[in-house]
Amino acid sequence: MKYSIGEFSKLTGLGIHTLRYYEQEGLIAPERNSGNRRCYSDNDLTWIAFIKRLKDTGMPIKEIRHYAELRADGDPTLSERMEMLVQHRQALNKQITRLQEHKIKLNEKIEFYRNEIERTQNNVSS
Amino acid sequence: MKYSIGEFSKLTGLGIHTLRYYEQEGLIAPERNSGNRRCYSDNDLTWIAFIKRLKDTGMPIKEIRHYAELRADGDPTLSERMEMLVQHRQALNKQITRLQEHKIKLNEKIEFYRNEIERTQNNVSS
DNA sequence: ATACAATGTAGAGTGAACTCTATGTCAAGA
DNA sequence: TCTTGACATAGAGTTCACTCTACATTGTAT
Repeated sequence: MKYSIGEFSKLTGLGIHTLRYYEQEGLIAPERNSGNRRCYSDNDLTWIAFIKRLKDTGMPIKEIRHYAELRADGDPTLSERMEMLVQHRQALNKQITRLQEHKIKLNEKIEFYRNEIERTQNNVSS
Repeated sequence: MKYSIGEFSKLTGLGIHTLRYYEQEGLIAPERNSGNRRCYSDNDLTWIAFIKRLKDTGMPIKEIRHYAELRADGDPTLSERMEMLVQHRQALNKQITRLQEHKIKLNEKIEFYRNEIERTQNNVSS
């Protein structure tokens, strides 16, 4: 299937301005039809899904562009791309670990608040 | 103990510009000494540590400011602050879940690459 | 007393990632 | 034919979170 930018925007949830911006930044290169209109494919759809994943895990646009450039060069860049993803996985693992530590501390803080609130309420009623 | 902004910057790892910026944004309000110099306390130190935690888990500065304002109002705002933290914990849990999903997908992708690389290498040598 | 390093304020500049505006083109329906 | 709506480009504007600059003042070492 082929999609206009409007359709593709709805499918991806990305806003047509953002899609054009991503194209300008070299993240995606949709084909054009006779009238120079962007013509997105199902392949573009899965690619955008992966871009969103990379973004959501904190990869900056410049780095995603680099990945996109390698991708456009096909098989010869397979191992370099894998290397990028392995590096990124490591960063992601660190990020998850850090958030889990934060979660523990936040739970402690909330427990502390629970006790404080009880204490102040006791003071009021005594 | 009391710290000058330079000392405090080293203790927190935050840069004196950033510390002044945080003050301007209402995140922290250090005392001033006779000569109008900022005079950070150990209390400020633990507070900055908590701010860093909130930031690192994605809370925007505006929201941290709100928390700081409540904090400055003392005990009457305890439950409201706890409510904020409970909300934030929920967001954090979602974030962790999301990242773990991303991690799984990334692992799959890396596995896919491993196979692709092996395939292309076989093609070359055959 | 003097030099100089640290600090103060006010405001400008930066980089990332959008988001919007102005203006023009083009295909399809009334 | 005319109008309307989706699309095109180029470039400006926005938001966030710093980060830096210019210039004045203060604390400290010699």
